[in-house]
Amino acid sequence: LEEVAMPATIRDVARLAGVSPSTVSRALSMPGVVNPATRARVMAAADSLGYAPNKAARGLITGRTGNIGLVVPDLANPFFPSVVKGVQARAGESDVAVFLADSDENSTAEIGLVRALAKQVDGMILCSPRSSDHELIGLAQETNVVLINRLVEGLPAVTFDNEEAMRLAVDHLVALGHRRIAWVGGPKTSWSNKHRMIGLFAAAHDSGVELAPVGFFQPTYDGGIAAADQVVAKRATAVVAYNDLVAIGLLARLHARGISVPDDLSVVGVDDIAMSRMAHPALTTVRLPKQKAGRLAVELLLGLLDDPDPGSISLRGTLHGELMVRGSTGVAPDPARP
Amino acid sequence: LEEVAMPATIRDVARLAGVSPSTVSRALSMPGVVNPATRARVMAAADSLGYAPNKAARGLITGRTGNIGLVVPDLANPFFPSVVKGVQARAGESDVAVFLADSDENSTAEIGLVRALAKQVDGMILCSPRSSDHELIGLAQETNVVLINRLVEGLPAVTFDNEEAMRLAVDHLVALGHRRIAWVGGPKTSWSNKHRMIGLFAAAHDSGVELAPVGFFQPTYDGGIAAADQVVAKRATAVVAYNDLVAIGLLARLHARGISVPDDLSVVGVDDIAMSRMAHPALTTVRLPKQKAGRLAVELLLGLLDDPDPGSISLRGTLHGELMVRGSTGVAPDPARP
DNA sequence: GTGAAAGCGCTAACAC
DNA sequence: GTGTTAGCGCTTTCAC
Repeated sequence: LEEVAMPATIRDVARLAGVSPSTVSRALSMPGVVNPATRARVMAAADSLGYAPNKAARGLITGRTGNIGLVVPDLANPFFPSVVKGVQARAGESDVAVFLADSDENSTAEIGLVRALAKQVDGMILCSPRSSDHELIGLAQETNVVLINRLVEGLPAVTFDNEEAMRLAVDHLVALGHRRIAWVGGPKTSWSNKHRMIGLFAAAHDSGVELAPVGFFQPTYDGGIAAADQVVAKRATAVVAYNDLVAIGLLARLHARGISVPDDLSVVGVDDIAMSRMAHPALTTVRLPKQKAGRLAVELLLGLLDDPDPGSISLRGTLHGELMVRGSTGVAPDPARP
Repeated sequence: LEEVAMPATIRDVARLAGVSPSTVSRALSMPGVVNPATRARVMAAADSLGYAPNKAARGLITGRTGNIGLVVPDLANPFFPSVVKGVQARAGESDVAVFLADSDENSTAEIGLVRALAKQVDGMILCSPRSSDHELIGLAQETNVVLINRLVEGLPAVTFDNEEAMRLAVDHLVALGHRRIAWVGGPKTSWSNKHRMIGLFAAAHDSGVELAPVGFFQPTYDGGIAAADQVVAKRATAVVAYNDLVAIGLLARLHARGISVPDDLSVVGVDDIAMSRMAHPALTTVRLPKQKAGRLAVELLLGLLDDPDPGSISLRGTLHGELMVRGSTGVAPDPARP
């Protein structure tokens, strides 16, 4: 193993360019305020030495680290890597580095991670946080916070329009002739679940179709497996699942029971994770713009930093879903038309 | 939005405890060298103020940031989030924070990310790097580097025993009576692909079975779709795919063509991503301990930091796969036994 | 065992 | 426009 070389400092550059350290600093971060000729000399010296400023040292004095933190509940859930990619991509464009932490679905861990990272970042993005409103408000007093997939009074947030997403799903099924639709709910305490239910009931009511909820389940493949038999017992012709993972679990158990999708039962999910396209039959779902949510969260955060004025611009972003019709949604026999 | 409160510094703690800043520093990082009574007073003051040391400032003087960097080619590939989780978990245990970056499968981006992060971390973990050996050696001169899924002369690395993994797959198929096995390769330049092929040929040779390779494909679902027809044309009774994503693509296309898995053709993958269990039929695969690889990489890196002596302990870790027999591998008719 | 002083790499006043 | 000075929060000699 080679010994790691000592990186060049601003003074090395200054010496080589024959100027003072402050001039180097200015040449780099406030071009235009420095003489073009000197600036050129500085730049040349800088990259001949392979100089890159030490962000930590800079942060010590400016109070800005150029880093942001990102906490997700579980990277193994395919929803989150997409969000992370969006955050990364947008952050990279502004030369911001991202600390990532996985809370393992644990509220205590989540809070601990935020506290641990807070000192090293300019702000944090919390995706689908598991902590209470109260705790989140507490965290927001220690550092800048932007939420994804959660709305808390007074905190900036990026959310999906869950009500609308459910309306897309219901309208689609209604157009196909379905008149009785089952619903497999997610975790009881989930913010998204609450809003999806609200949207679902509203849409069903407006269309005059029956809704048959089968309770609350883990938002996982196994949750879907567990829900399937109850769904069947509801004698609906279609089912909407809390998310794609649940929907795919449903598919598996329905297949095992010899129930044909979509002939006997139509299944619709939410999220559009990569797996949904690969499922058999391919899953009809409401695509949520996950990467976009990540990007937007970074933009809100960066905006906050540049202008920490409370009553300034928009601190909320709402993103819209898109129905992806695929193999799994067939036309069920319409009882109304013999 | 609440104004972000100024965090407590070491001087605030010192003042409150009635000691000097240096004593606080010692009490925190070199307990035992300070009087137990004063130490107690310091600790009390510290957590009454909610004090946490500023890692950036500490790093400036100690040269250790307490952070590590992690670069993966594509978080959307389900293999990598598992590795990331392992890294996170192990790093957290040592109070180390993780910078994550996604290179988007781009070698240039990969190198840029390492350079950008290098100053803020004590070392970097590069998972399945896309850069050349030469470039990686160059990076290792700028910062401490540990590789995952890649072996380069002189660099510490965690790898999977690919040869052994392929032997597990082949032996399994041979035991089931298969005598002609197709192989769907991954990217031509991939280090893993090279070693999987070596292992495959060796295992096939030792078992006296025929091997029918069908070329190089993208390590994705669509790669598997693309490979399927060539596999069928090979008239093998079983196929081993470069990884699970490819195998699942195969499954989809085979199904579309009316070829039954496992009755007409047995399929085996590598990795054991979550999706494999959910595939239909469930995919037989060689599980690679992905999280463990992440954990081990952190350990190697931390070890390196504590003892940068070149010729010290082991700088290599090799992890072993495990065969997961599931639905997709059936017994093909054995032509040798009528 | 503890305090005073110096300095990590950088930027922000303040002179010139 | 540019150099000088001071200091961000912390650790580490070096005295005592």
